[in-house]
Amino acid sequence: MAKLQAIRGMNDILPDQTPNWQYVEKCFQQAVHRYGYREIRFPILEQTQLFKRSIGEVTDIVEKEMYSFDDRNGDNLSLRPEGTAGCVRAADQHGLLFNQQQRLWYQGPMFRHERPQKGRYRQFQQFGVEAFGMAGPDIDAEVIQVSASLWQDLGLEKFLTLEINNIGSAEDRKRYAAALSAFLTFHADELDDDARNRMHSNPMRVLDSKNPAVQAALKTAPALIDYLSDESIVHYSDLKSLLSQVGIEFVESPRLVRGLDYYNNCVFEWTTDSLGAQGTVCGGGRYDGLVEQLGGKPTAAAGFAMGVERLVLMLDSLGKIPKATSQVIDVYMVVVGSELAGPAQLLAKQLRQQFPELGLINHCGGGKSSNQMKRAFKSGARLAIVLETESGQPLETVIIRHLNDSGESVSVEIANCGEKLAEFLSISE
RNA sequence: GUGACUGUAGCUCAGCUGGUAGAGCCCUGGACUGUGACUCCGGUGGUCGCGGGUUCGAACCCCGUCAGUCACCCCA
Repeated sequence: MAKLQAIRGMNDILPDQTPNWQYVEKCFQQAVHRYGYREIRFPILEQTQLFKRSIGEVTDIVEKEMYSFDDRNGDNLSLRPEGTAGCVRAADQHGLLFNQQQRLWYQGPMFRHERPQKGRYRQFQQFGVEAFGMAGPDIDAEVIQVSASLWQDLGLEKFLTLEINNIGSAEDRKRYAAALSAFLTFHADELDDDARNRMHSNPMRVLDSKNPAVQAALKTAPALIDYLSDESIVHYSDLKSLLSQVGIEFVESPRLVRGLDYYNNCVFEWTTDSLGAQGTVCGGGRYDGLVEQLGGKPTAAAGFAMGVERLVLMLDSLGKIPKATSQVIDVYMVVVGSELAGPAQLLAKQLRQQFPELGLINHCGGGKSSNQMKRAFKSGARLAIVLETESGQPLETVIIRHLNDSGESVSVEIANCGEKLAEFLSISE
């Protein structure tokens, strides 16, 4: 029978890697905490309809990347491909949005059926923040600052570029899309298949094309900026001013168009060139229409999401993960002779109760003392406690040995073991 | 979904134009040792991703399939 293996694009994260993840998670939680954001948790499964109505029917995510299926009741469900839709649904369902301001964050796995490659997986982890009930550019600036402050903590600020753009209101874009669509239709013979397919369904996505021929054809295309409302323009320039005042550098990318339909006005991405083709580490913007679109009251909103795999990858390749992040064990207990198993476990239990923070491995499986010592060194523990007696004699003393170059060791009575341990490790009860 | 490259012991890889598999590391037993590291001796471990085909014979050739990597695409 063939060996079972993980589903394509869904990775196992092994003990060697988890400390890196814990480090990033800790930094993120500190960053959002500094800005007063509170955690929200919501399901991985939702009605498929939720994602269709929020992300958009004609987006790639909904059209060909969702894990959707009928459950036993015949309801059509989907694994969440992103977090914002579920967050809005949960917050609105429980009355967190009406006439209120909310600063929320979440973290968890998302699912998209794409071809895996570096920095892109079918199950991937996102951190996100969502701010509700604040319509001004100040909250846009704050949300961007949350991310910027995390880059600073992680030491990534020099490797990331902030790109921003103003994609206008839904009405602005509707008028623009009509004009662009007309232009593209007129120049259809200069476009590739991909662009031709989109010129009616989602013409703005054509602007993103990396095909030089398509980009050449777009040279004389109508520009979104000429279709923006005054309100939108003022909001955007106020945001730029705020960013400048807090010292956040940015570049304006007129071609930055997000792939999810719910965005409006200011959108942004943090990108890097140290990750290969998947250069976007974090993306977000305003989505003032989404709450209403999902059946709630009109609610201003802004947020972002970042890909944890990409962050870990980046930190790893840049050597930015502190060595001390992996949690090391403090003590390894060497037990010579099976008759000492009982006394060893009792002593270990007492020490763990006495020092709740202590990490102690009790050797299991027997074996010669020299082999057990080998394991003690390999475990990374700072101290070894050696339990050994003349055969038949009761255990009265143990040896505590430093597992460093000094190799210094002392013999202590069992009753004093904890005291000596605390002294050597400089810990308290 | 498209394309290119890759798939041999737990890990990193060798294996000449086809003749039924090797190294280093790891692990493990022993010797030595000031209860680990160095050195020496021994050992476990692979139906060569999987399935077909060509051949007297395939890890090596052909087809298919699965998986990995990278790019397109897409986005976090």
